[in-house]
Amino acid sequence: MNARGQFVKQGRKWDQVLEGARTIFMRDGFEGASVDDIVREAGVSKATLYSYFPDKRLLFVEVAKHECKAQSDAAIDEISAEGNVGVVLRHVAGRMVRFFMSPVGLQVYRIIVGEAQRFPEVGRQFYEHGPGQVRERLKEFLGCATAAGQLRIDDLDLAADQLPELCKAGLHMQMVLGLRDSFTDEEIDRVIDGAVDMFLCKYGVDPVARTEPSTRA
Amino acid sequence: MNARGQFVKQGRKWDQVLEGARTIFMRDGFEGASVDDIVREAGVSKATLYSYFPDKRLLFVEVAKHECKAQSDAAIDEISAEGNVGVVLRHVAGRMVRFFMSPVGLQVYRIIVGEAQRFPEVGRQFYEHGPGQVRERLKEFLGCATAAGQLRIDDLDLAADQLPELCKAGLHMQMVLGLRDSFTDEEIDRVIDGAVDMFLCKYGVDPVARTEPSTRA
DNA sequence: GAAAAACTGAACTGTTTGGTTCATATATCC
DNA sequence: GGATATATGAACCAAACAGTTCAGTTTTTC
Repeated sequence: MNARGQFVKQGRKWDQVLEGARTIFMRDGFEGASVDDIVREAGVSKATLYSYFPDKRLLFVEVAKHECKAQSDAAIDEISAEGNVGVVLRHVAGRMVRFFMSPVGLQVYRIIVGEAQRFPEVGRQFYEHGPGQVRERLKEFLGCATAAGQLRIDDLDLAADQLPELCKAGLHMQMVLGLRDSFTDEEIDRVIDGAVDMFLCKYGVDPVARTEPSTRA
Repeated sequence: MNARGQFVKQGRKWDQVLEGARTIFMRDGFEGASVDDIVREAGVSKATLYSYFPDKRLLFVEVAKHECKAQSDAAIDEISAEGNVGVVLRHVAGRMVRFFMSPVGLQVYRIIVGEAQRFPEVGRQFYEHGPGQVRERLKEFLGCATAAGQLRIDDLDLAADQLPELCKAGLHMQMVLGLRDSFTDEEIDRVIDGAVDMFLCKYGVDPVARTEPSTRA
């Protein structure tokens, strides 16, 4: 019997390695993280690590994939909630903003962007397991809402790209560049409200009151 | 007399060094670029390079600053053009999209994002000489247009953050991650039109026709 | 045309790093 | 309890790289 169930055919220290790698990569970036640091953190020998992962890059891909999947699953659940379109959109926007600004979200983004050129499959895997998933689900949701007459969207692909982008407005870049390391709730809500407001202004069926600050969650 | 005028007090090879560094950094990234490659490309001795720049990082900062300034100056000029607000906005949006997607724009972004954490001043300098400049000018423009009754914007800061973000919609991330290396003019125009359209829908004074694809340049 | 400033080239240092190897040890399974 | 898979750790390797140094050469300056 095993604590976390089922068959653990891979070596016993697999999880340790992954967890250690996650910690060090998140702290030091890809180039900055040395394999020796990782094995020390993981409490594992170098030989063990290399018996699992033929090289450092593969190890990182595994960590990133794992991290993305966890986050995008959470976001996707959010989209599945029923209720007023505006309310769902606001929840989704809130989740996106919060993820874009979380330490893990920022750090994964930083590393991936930095390494995507040298290792194209890293970028692809990240996209497919993360933003791409959320995008598909969002597009589907927007399609349903349009079909139900709650939204009026002609280009679903474009709309599904615009919302996440609006959720970054200012905040994301400033954090990625290290200009700010946190924002007040007011600043964050302002961006979320602004994003949903603008989105509904363009795609909503009713003429949204333009001065009203939109409903809060 | 000197070909490119005035006093060239700094060593004669300053420009060569900067140009060589630009080439190699753009090709290989920051960590990927070796100082030996740079001096070879620049046709300069290592001793010369180190007599100008005490270390690699400083050299890169100089290159990035230079590159940003050139681009943001161009964008700022664009904003100063007179005429219909919608037309100016479309020009600005077009310039932004084109820059976000240019090889230099992408590569500078990649490197800065990757290194901003380890070297905070790199991020700051990049922002202040690039996006920050454009943002200020854009905000000013939006303020004027609002004062002139051509737009109706209550939060200029937010609006000035939203437009550039809308201009990225989908395209930027896919290129940064290396998922696509080019887009058709149709795809690009779609994003530009979508951005300006949405922006005006929210902030325009007249109820913009929602089905019309907006005017082309 | 001589003094001063700028540049060269090549060798060298010191360190870091990813990755390998292997004899030994520990856990797991039947 | 013996066989098999898994893990250890410590030494080791080869390569790369930022940065230094300096005796000698070229360019500029006046």
